[in-house]
This record gives sequence, C-alpha cells and structure tokens, in this order.
Amino acid sequence: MTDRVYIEDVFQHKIPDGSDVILRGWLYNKRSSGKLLFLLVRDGTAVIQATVYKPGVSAEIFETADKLTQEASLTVIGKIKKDERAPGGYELQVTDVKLIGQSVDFPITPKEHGPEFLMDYRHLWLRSKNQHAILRVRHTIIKAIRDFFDGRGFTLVDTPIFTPAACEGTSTLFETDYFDTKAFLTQSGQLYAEAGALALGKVYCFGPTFRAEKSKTRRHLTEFWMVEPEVAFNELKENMELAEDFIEYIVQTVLRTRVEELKTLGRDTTKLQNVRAPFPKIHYDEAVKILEDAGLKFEYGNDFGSPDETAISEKFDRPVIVHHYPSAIKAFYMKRDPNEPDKALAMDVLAPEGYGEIIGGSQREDNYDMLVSRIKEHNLPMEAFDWYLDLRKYGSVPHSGFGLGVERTVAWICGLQHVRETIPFARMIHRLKP
RNA sequence: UGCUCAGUAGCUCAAUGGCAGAGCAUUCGGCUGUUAACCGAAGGGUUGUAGGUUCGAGCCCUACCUGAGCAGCCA
Repeated sequence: MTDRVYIEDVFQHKIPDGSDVILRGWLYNKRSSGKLLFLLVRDGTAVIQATVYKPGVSAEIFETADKLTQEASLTVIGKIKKDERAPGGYELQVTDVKLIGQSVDFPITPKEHGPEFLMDYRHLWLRSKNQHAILRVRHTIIKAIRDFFDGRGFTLVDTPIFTPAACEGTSTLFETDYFDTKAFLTQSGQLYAEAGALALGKVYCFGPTFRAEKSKTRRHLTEFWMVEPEVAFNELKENMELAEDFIEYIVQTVLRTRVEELKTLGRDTTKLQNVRAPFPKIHYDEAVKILEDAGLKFEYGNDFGSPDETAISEKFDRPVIVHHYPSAIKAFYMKRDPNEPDKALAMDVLAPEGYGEIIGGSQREDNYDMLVSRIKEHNLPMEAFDWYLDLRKYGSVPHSGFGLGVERTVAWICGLQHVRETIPFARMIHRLKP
C-alpha cells in the first residue's frame, strides 16, 4: 500500500524510513550527474531531494525525469531513505515519475532578480522559499491577532468598506460611483468600531483599508490590512497597556512557532526577544527632547517625520509608545487632556530598527458639544456625522482604541526592507497588476 | 507633488565617444552523490522613446516614458 504524503511529514519523522510513498508537487530545481538525476521536488510544505538512478528505472521513466523543467507539476513514487548527503537528511529514491503539467521557460530562475521583475511575476514569485516563509509568518501574525482579542472576550465587528465620507478628513480617499452618488473606500473602520464598543463593550474590526495618497516609500501600500480594537470605558492608560500586551503576544507567538521561517529569512531574532511588556512610554515633550539632544532640526508642535521616529526608537531596546501629541496635528475625534488642553490623549507605538509607526490610537472625544466644535474646526460635513454624534447623545462613556498595520508589523518581524513582500498581491501607486 | 538615481540578451550586470560583452537561464553533448552542481559547445540585441551634437553615440545634450529610493501623508 502506497500512500500520498506531504514532504513536511518526512522531515518531521512521521514517515518511517524505507516507506513507499507518493509525492505530488512541482519541480523546484534539477541537477544531473549522468546516470543519476537529482530532482528537488516541492509540494508547498517543503522541498525534498528525489534521486533517479538510471539503471534502477525503465528508460521511459528516466527520460521523463530527465526532461522535467523548472516548476513542472508531477507525481513521484519512491522510497523514503535517510541519507546524510541529502539536504534535510532524507531523500526519495524514485521508482516512478509522472508529468502532470509541463512548464516551459519558467521566468524566475534560481538566480538574482530585481524587485520590479519579481513584482511583475508576483503570482509565480510566491512559489519561492522566502515568500513561503513571509506568508506563513503573516498567517501566524493574523491568527495571533484574532486569538489575542478572542481570548480576551472581544467581539469581531465587521465594518463597511464603502463609506459616505472621510473618517478623518485628512487622507485622500479612493472615490467610486455608488448608484449615482459618491462612495469612498474606507480608510479606517474606527468610527463604526466605536458604535460596536458602545454596544458590545469590547470589539475589534479587521479588514482591508485604502489610502489614495501618492506615497512611494517602503512603508506604504494603497491597500493594506488593519486591525482596530475599541473598548468602552478604557482611557489612554488602559489603551496603551492593551497595545503593549497585544504586540508582545504577536511577537512572542511568531518567535515560538515560526523559528524555521525566521531563520530562512535570515532574521536576527535577538531584538525580537526583547519585545516584552511594559514598553517605555514617553510624553511628546520627552520625545522632542530626545530629538533636540540628538541634534535633529525639529520644530515643537510638529508631527514626527520618518527620520525623527527612527531617532526616537533607537533610544530603546523594544517598541516605544509616544503619547500626548499636540491636538492640532491629530484627528478631530481624539479627546484632549483636560489638564493639558493643547495635547490629545493620543498615542503611537514606534517599532524598533527604523520600522516606524505600527500603531496609532487614542482616547476618543466623548462629549457631544466638544465633538461638534471639533467637526466644525476641521471643516467636516456635520450631516455625515449625525450617527456618530448620536453615540455621544445616548449613554456616552470614555472609550479608546487603536489601529495596527498588519503589513508594517510583518515587515518588522520578518526584517524586510519593504512592505510590498508582506502581502500576497501588493497594491501600490504604480502597481495594480497582477 | 518635490529631490536623487536608474533603464543594454529571458534575468543580473559590464563596455575611456571608436568591432555589442560576461554569468545565469534555454538547446545540444559529458559525468553515479549533486547541494544556486560542474565541464564543453550553440542560439539569443532596433542599448526605454523621440530629437540633437559629432567623422563616429550604449556613453554627451534636450524632451518624454517607465521604474526605484528619499521627503510629505500615514498604519
């Protein structure tokens, strides 16, 4: 009896040495030594070396194996053997090979390629080892996000992608035609999550968000995934504590379960080991002092630029939380500190190693009249926010939340230079295909 | 949108203003232990586009196109 097995199970010693097995997959690479062929076969779980010895198989089978090309799909039948010479310590001694689908001139060779070429062939690039590792880490991060909130009694509240108006009024939105009226693709589910929090207490939304800014940097996508928890009765302090516990949980889960993938990516994990709560929490004024001490040109009252964030995060061995930003540079819905009326009860989490802002959050304005004047100050259309204002009319409470960018988090944990590799099919200003 | 850089074989890159090149990939040949295998041979080019300078332009000049990095915006 010959069973179909996954390669991963072979390396995890789940298949007894000497077993006859069937593997189904694709040809990753091939080497030949005359009468001996080395087929590197991948099936999505791992890559195994399969050997075809000419005198050991029929001429027809040997020729089939000899003519296989990169990424041809195939079925191989053979015997699993322990062998020190094989990568991973196991190989398959082939008795039969069947070609399923041929692959002529596969564009991505095992040599170097530039990012533009690889992004053009993103649908095929996903078949390579590093991309497997990244996507598996992404999967684990997303699962950790959900496990964290689910384990704390949060309810997932899905928020709409079509929205009637800007959430924050600052960013540029993608506009679409919606039955002869305008609709915009959401840039945040937060306002709806607030409604959810006042209904269910602890909620989070998790979905794609869209920003039409013409950003061309390694940190920006036009379509990215964001998770946004929102908690009734939480104030700034509890919000920051939730954020640090959350990030600790994500990072430690990846470190525990994705050791191999991080090794494949060449990620030095020593700095990730430090990611334990509590994180350092500094007031905006302290952050400004760090910049002044570092000799950077910075005007008090401004938001931090990318080089500023890097300079601040370099002072710490784990993510740092900056709070009490000037309210003038923050969104209309952020509550001001009664003791410091020019500052918002806002907080950003800056990742180490120059990865920048991965979380932005705040305590929300919960007073009806204050919120009305904020909307006026920001020149936002009052009628678009009538339902949002209702939340302050009927049993308003202090509440807080934040948003975490999934792709920036993946880039940081994987140690990648660019967020374009952290999502299967990136959408950027110059990239709508594939 | 601004600044900087780049565009040459399928890919990654060379080529002082003077014959268009290499490695990999592909095809053919060789090899029973390869590890991005190796050895030998062959095919493969409107040098991003348009114009200009020059006896002569891949190289210099102008415009445009495409992309990358940085900045702003933000997660």
